[in-house]
Amino acid sequence: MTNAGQGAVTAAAMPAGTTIVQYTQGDGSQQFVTVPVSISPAGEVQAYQIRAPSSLPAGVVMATPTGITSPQQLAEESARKRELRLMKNRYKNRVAARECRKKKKEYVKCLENRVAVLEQQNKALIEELKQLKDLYCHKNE
DNA sequence: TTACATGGGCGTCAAACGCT
DNA sequence: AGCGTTTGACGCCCATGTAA
Repeated sequence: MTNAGQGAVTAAAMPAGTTIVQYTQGDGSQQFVTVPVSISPAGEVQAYQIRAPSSLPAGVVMATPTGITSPQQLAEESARKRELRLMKNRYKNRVAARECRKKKKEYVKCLENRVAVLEQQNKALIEELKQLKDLYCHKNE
């Protein structure tokens, strides 16, 4: 996660190679921009390019909550916030799912190792029991 | 070579759970 | 109650193996 010059930055990855970035300006106002994002083959977000509002490229949407007056604008704002929240949730969950699978794989590997160890121990105990039985039989002869 | 089956990995959603 | 985390279930995609 990079910093937009001033204030905290949060972002949610989007599938189409773009992301919406929310950042807080020095005066505390929230800003949103969609920016191109680089995603590694592993799906990790690697970098954001954040431009000054005056140099936003074509296709980049920027919105600010300040000055919202009409109910329609309010609705759009809340829809946008909801979408942003969903995207952030999806990103978190994607990472969590990867972690969960990794953990599960390690757990299974661990169980398999334990099975192998217990099988060896079992074999050794069976062998030991056999030897003790032999010893006992010969003693009684 | 091609069509199909199978297995593994991934993203997403939803439910359950724990924490504050 | 609301929020974040974890994980099972589902569908999709891709790689590999196999029979025709």
